[in-house]
Amino acid sequence: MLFTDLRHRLGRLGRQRRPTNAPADRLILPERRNGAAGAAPMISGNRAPRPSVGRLHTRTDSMTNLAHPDRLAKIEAMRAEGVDPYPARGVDATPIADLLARVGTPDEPGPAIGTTVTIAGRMLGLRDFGKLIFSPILDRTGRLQIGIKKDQMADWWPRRKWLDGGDLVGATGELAFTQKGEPTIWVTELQLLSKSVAAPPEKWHGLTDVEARYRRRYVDLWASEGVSEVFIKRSRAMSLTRRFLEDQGYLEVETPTLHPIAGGAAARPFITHHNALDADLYLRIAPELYLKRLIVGGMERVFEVSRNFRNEGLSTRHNPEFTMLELYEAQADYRRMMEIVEGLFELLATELNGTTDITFRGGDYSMKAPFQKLRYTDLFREHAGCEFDDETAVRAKAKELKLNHESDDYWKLMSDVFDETVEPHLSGPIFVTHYPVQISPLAKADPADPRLTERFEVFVACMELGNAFSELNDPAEQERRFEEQVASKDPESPGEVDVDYVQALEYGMPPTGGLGIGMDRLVMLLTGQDSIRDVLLFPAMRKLPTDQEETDETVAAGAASEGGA
RNA sequence: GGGCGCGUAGCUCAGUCGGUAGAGCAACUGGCUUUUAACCAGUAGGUCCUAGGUUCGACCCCUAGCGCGCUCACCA
Repeated sequence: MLFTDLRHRLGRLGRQRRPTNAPADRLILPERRNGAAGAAPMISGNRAPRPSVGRLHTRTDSMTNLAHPDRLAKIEAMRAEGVDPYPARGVDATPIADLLARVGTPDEPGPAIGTTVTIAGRMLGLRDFGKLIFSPILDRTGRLQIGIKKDQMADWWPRRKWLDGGDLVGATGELAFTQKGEPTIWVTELQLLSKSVAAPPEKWHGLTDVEARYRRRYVDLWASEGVSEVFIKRSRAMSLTRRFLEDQGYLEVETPTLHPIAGGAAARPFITHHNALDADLYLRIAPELYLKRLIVGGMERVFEVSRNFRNEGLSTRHNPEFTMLELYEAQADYRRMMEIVEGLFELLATELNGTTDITFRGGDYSMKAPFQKLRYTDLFREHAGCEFDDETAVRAKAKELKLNHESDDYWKLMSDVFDETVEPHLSGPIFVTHYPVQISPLAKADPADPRLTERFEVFVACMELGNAFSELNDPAEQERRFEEQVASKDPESPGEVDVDYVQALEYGMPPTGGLGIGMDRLVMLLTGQDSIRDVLLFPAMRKLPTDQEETDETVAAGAASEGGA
């Protein structure tokens, strides 16, 4: 019975091939690998089953098979001499960038040269000259070399073999230039802050295996060039965005992530269950309907940086969870939202890159306002070759484009034709305005043409970055459109009318402009990253099966095939 | 989900006609006091993704599966 329920649930969740999310009351075997890899080599010829090695592609790495035996042995040696490889306290260190800003050049030394300083960070490698060791140290701000000389560190010298590339250290000494002009701290005191027992990636190539980079971002961040810079820029973009809006009187708010009705966008939701309420809940696909309730509540200018969840495919532009900025402003309309987009894009490009010119996927784009504006209907006519509401012609075009006709919903088909014919031309930045009302259920109709809405989407590099409109605030009209959606039986439509939202509108929502921006994609543009995964610290990845799960699945697969279907 | 590609030492990669594996870096040992992918000499390290099959013999050929990337579909 339970199994049937589970299958039912999974079916609704979409294309899941196996119940990886099944309640896992299976055993976890923590001691399984202990002592395996670090132990003496296997007796040759021994046919006993061997524990699996730490192979990223098929196994979850446990500590003991990632840890290097030599490094573990060093830890034992240290402890035997009373040295703690994982001391409780760090050191009071100066950010490396601060020092580098004050070193000057060998010909004109800066004020930091000749002073005694302390840095802390990761030793990226060791260059051992016998009686002299160089090692670059990396902290969050930059990289600076330390030099350790035998005659200067005589007492410590016998312990130098305890150090390995990847170790975290604190180093104190005088800052000076070497003969080759490299700023260097000549160490007088070196403290191990944490022993790295896992061997770091190859020093020249770094981590290039894309899967490994995503799964072990904590390595990628210091082992791969430019990675941490991307995420620093991302953080600054979020911070600048908040300040940009707050300076205009906006209030940042937080609305629910667990929704009783998945509304505010057309997307397949994730479903979860609240035990005490005994109710299914949806992970939010958009914060829109809650934010507009706050406009009804009189907050007038609100924004939320919201994590949204959509149970759909993954690609270089799609991750199951993504970050969207949504904002709503009373007394504003879609034109005001254009100003915000232009102002924000220009600000971020300038602040992060020092220029409004950006290069992305081999193309050059200017974030200088104002952006181009073209009407949806005109673009449709130009690229699809017919009027958007000429059903016969549009259906013929769809057939010509070999678009699937699974849905008999004309407006969905028309939208597909637009995507197919127009989007490839939207190098942008460009505002596409006045979308048809049938594909804009939350937007206010254009007073000049009720077939259209006061809505735009903003595109750069043929990629949709934002969506905005003058918000529909007529409760009767909103209810009618909701009912249309529900009646459509589209799997991406909400299953029921959000009555509470309609009631909110019944109290009266002022004329309001609303805007949503896909922040991950915006950061892609601003940092020149081709894939959304490169701007997400931890992009969605398939769970690596443990040995136990693999066994379970084999058994389950066998049972399933025996049971027939 | 479809198509294409990939999976070999900790990392980056070679691998001849099918004859049970190599290099560089990392590690270890020795040498070296201004290097910066340090260098020189030596040592050790492999379920060649998994499971079947063909074969006297499979990293190599076949089948199925797993994982990842790209791409298409869906979407933002």
